[in-house]
Amino acid sequence: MTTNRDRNCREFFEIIMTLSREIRCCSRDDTICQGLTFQQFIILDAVVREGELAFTDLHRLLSVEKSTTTRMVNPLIRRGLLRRETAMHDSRAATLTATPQGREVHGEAWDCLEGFFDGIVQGIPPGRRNEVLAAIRVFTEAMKRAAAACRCCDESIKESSWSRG
Amino acid sequence: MTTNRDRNCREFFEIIMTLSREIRCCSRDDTICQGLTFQQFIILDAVVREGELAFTDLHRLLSVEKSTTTRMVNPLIRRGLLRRETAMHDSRAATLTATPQGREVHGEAWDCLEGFFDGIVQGIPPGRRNEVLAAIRVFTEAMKRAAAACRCCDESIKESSWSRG
DNA sequence: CAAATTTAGTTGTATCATACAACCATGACT
DNA sequence: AGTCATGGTTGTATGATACAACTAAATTTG
Repeated sequence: MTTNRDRNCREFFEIIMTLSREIRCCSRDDTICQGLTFQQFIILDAVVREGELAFTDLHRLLSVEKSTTTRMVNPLIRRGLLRRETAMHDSRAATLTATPQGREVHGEAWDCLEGFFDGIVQGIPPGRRNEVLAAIRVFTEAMKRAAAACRCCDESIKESSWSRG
Repeated sequence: MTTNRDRNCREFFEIIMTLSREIRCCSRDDTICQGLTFQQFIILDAVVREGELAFTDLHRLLSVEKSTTTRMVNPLIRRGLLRRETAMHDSRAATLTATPQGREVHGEAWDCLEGFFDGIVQGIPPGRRNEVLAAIRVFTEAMKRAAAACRCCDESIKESSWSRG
């Protein structure tokens, strides 16, 4: 007998499975547009939008370790798209601003990304687009909140069913 | 002036950004339940459900290279959860079946995963759960179809805007 | 049917993402 | 001033994954 809960779980399982598969292309070193990886675009976009962005904010935005942030930002600086400056109130901290070239590349990458997103939008029946968009927003929020619970039963495993048998 | 299209794009961009961030925990080597990684659970689950699964089917299911499949399956065989046999009609090909222990671990991992999925479900207002589920199904399908287009403008980049100026 | 080609899977090796630890400055607290 | 905390960098280890080279078996073709 499959309960309602079972069915729901399987649905979510399959959704997450699909998403994690399809989204892989966005977390990889493949360049998406303008020679930028998806992650690099995220950084460039955040800086361009904010005007000036504290380095620390990137840790949170990307949820990665600070050393990883350093290494993700470096290529953008080397390519002359971002400039790093010392924060005025704390000489340890760094802030990032976009160079004119950075803003230009950002704009072009954005145009090109629209093609990609359009590809997704086209796959959604026109009448349902707003509904779908709204629903996904709810879902990603739920996902975000639940992500902390991702380890789920790691801890209990050692003393319980793991070693028995 | 931001057009409707712009706004839609930004929404999708942020959704994908969030998803790729939050879903990272499912593509990593962290064990989720019963000492299984998410990917390992996907494999075990597929085999348990199918009864017997051709090795080749895994390439498609996981969309990874065959060498990667080999390496993903190995730990499960070593742990005695899966058994590999030679396919009867083609002695090159392999098929996988679950051992009794594999089925047991699968069941326990599933129970435990339900906790994880419940965490997500809890974050969705009760009245909207079906709607959200349906919408995401539409979205993941669209995503799946668009994923082929993921490279978006890689090719054109070399001759066009990339090198100009 | 023998030779050439294709296919299934494994193993070697390279690359990239990422974490963690050790470290260096600087700032903050007492 | 002395201790501790914080922001960032660099070194290094691990894991995911691809690609290429290989083996063995199957399929096609002359």
